[in-house]
Amino acid sequence: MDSNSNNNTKSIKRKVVDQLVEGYEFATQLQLLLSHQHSNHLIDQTRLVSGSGSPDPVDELLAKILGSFHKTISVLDTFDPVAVSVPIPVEGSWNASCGDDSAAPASCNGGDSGDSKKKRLGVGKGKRGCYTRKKRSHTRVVEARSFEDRYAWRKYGQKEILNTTFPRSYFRCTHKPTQGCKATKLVQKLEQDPEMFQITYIGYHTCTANDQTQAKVEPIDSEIMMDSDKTVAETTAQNHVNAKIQEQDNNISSVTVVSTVKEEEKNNGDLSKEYCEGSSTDGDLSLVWQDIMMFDDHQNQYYCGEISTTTSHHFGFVDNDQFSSFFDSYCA
DNA sequence: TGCATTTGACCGTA
DNA sequence: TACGGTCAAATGCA
Repeated sequence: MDSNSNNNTKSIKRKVVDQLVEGYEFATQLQLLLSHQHSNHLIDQTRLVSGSGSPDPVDELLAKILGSFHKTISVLDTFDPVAVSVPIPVEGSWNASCGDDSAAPASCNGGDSGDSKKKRLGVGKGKRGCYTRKKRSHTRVVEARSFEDRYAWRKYGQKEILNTTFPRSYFRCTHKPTQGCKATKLVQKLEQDPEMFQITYIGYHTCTANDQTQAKVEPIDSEIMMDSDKTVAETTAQNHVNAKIQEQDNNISSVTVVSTVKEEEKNNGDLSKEYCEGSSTDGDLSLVWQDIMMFDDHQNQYYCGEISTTTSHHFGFVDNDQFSSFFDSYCA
């Protein structure tokens, strides 16, 4: 009985954390987007009023939102570190450790990393290909005159594709071995215009990229986390925003966002199963999330209450203990 | 010598 | 079963 309840509690906490992290990510993206727009609109004013140093109220607000998410996640971590098995994202990056490509090939080779020099044949079976193919999640397709961008990519394959003139090249983030960054991209010349490349970005950068400082503010890589709660239109619209931003960076002539909601729904379905060992449903999660908003570190209190999808909020306050009880009450 | 690229084999998915 | 994605040994290059 108690163990079931505990499992259920952990399951819900975990889901809440996921939602918090996601919210954090969305807020980050909003910040990036706004800063991008503001930099265009305000650049002249900034030049004129250089040295004024007054913070942008939008940035200020976003900073508060992000801070709240971060604190909330951190506090939850102290409640149940197991539940917060996902890393708290750095600004502009979020590692989708939730599910789809968690089966890292590195672990497959973990045992033989010492004697990596093996003959190709004979040893191959059971070793090579010991990986889980990534789902085509978080993909966006762009066309550009150059497939280079601000990131460091390492080519790991090239393949002739059926009914295409040019081979497809496969790139992964250079930081994959060191930081486990899972961003990859596929590059293929366009049939109709060989000077153009069709670039398919898969996933997003999770590398902190100390040596590529722009990574943290790269909008395209703070990729939208699509989930089953989102409509295709929402997801597509968000991807358009990101893709458009990259368009400016990369001389991209056109943007085609490929929606992979189907894949995501499948993934999330699995994830939901994995996370939801108890009887909680997505509806429960939604309810929990709607009731947990932010943590005020000045008052050491959570802002709790209802939030609608419109703009009306009804907040109450609880302290840490109440918050913990609040969780438990959902699992009773 | 170390890192990046090439290339054929292997495996998962449709 | 075909195709596409990934692995990893071989090779190239600075």
